[in-house]
Amino acid sequence: MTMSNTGGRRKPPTIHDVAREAGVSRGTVSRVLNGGHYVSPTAQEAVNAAIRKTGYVVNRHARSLITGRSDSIGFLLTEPQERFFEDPNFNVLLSGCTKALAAHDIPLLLMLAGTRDERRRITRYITAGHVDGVLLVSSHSGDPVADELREAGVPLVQCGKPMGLGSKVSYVAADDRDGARDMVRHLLSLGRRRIGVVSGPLDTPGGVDRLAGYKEVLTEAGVEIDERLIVSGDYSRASGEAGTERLLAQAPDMDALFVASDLMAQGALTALHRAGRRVPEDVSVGGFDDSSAATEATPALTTVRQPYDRISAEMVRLLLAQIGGEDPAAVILPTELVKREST
Amino acid sequence: MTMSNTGGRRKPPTIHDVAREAGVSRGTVSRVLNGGHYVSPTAQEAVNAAIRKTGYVVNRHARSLITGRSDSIGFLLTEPQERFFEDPNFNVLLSGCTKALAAHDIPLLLMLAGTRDERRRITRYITAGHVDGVLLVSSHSGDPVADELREAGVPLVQCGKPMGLGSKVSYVAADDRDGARDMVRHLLSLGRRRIGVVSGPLDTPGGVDRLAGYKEVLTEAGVEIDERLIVSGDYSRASGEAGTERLLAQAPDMDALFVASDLMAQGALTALHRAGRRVPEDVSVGGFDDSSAATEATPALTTVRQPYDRISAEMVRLLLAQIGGEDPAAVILPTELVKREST
DNA sequence: CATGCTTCTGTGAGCGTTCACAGTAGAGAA
DNA sequence: TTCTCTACTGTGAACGCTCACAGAAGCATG
Repeated sequence: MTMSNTGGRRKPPTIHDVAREAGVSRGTVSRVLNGGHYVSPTAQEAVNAAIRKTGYVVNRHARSLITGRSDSIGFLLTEPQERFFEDPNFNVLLSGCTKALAAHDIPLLLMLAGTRDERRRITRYITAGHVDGVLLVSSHSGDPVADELREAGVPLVQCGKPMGLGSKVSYVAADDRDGARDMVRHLLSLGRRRIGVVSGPLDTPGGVDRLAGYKEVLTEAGVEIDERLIVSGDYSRASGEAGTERLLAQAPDMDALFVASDLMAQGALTALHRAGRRVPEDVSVGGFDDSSAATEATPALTTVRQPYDRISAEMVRLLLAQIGGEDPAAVILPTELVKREST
Repeated sequence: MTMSNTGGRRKPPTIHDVAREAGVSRGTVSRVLNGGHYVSPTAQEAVNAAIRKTGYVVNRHARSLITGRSDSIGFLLTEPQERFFEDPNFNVLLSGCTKALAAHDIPLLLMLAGTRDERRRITRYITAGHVDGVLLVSSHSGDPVADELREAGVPLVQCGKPMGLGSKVSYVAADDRDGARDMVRHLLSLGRRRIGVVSGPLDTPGGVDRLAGYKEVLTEAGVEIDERLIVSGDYSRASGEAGTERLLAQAPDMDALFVASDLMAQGALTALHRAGRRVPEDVSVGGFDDSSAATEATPALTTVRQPYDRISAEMVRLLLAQIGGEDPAAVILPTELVKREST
């Protein structure tokens, strides 16, 4: 990347130009820019007018050089990228975080670290201080990138409960266990008793908690827990399809199915359809997430809504707080049962 | 955002530290960093060793301050965000651009400009020089943001052919017309003659070109063009469903259907299924894009693949060239017919 | 009148780079 | 020898901002 571009942008006004225009000093303009304390109303007014007139916008590089912060944050995905492509939730999360940050005038840098090399490069980039903090999406058990960043003292907020239960980890998650409980109670209320489950990966807290909620409600209701009704997948559509086939083979009398993600539920629907089971007449199906996959499925999926808009907002709030010096914190948000055609 | 964070990152080494370590001057280190011309092999070696030893990473803010460029680029989406959520192609494009830029060590800033306010804020941000260039995704007819940026002399590359055919516009697009031709020829080769089409929006070049390809092939083949077999949608799933219903009402003898996007084709499948038409036995269905929607559909969609990986790579190449002072250019990439179960 | 306090303002220094320039050393040509 | 040319290296200035500090002005208190 060499300089010069055909369009010929002319150089923008500096804080000096604004100061001259307003008849004050650089320092005063800077104070107005950063909160405006200890500035007389007169000066305040003059500076604002000058800013409008000159079209001044602060040079963030110059600011960052002296403050030592970049006023930008990274959105880091350490999953293999296929998941990113497939799962509609990422979009919602990503866009939610982008907008929440935009409200603070903080740009979001997208960082995809699927391969080993990319991970190294990005870790280096982050620890070099090129971003002030990181929003991390990773359902991995023990994510080495996360550990490395934490060790380097980089403010970090994770989406979803992380595995290693270190208390110094900030994260935001939906109440997986409670959501699962709601869903299974709902299935029970429909008179179903042979309820199968395709859980998430059991090396992630999310996967574990949803399965725990399932077992808990069945036990409470006095329904026997049958291991033949339990399989686990990896949240992908394909694994939902395969898992459901296994369940149908192991427990042909299954009359309901709780699938731990909408994407897997889509796969489940395909498998049930192929096996000639009608949904919801023969088998009631419940998903998890309330992603766009839920409404696109036929029949539309009853599911557990994760409040992604609130999750992204909380992630940003927590991260900014942490950058501001506060201690890491965890936030668990309530889920909501959304009833549609599949139950 | 105030300073200080609990973790306490210690301040990173500067170019000065490296220079001292290597026993050379700042200037020499800088030269090594930027290409290494006019540096003796001895010094080169010493500097590289010092960089490794100190773990030095260049401070991009200081560099940007003096060079005037930010070494970062913006990925701008001016569509309403629902499209972003729904369309799997965006993910592929976004991730492709991110990786192509990563190869040049250039971070990507995600910018979502759905609302009027966001558009203003982002335009301001960009024209202030906080990014060196913009990758724009917008199928809008005449995008006001694009015009404004171009006027301000901001290097810009658009995805998809823009409407106003100004020659100073850089863009990368798939060969829509040719892709459509391939698909319709394929349908004809199956013996189908009553071929319906759900086109894209006709105020976009992409929509127009795909329809043109359709008409062209039919005319060549001596098949009469029946206006009752032509409707248009907006690339959304819902519009595909509605359009297909209209076609079925207007032309019940339709035996094939060319849908201008996979997402709309999913909707078409739903409508056909509801009408009791079997796919592909009664009606052959062809889509466009080869997005993940194509393989997820049942039956899997025959479609026209847009080479999204190459598109994103070309967009980045063109943008960097433009930043380097070259003139805007257009690139049209070939499509490929992918045959699956729906035809 | 001096003193202190509060509110406000201007000034110089410096953040970590790159860039232009000056300068050195060595090789080859006149 | 002396000059020129090439290959390389060091140095000061500047980029645009924030921060610490010094100082001014106004007002109350001793």
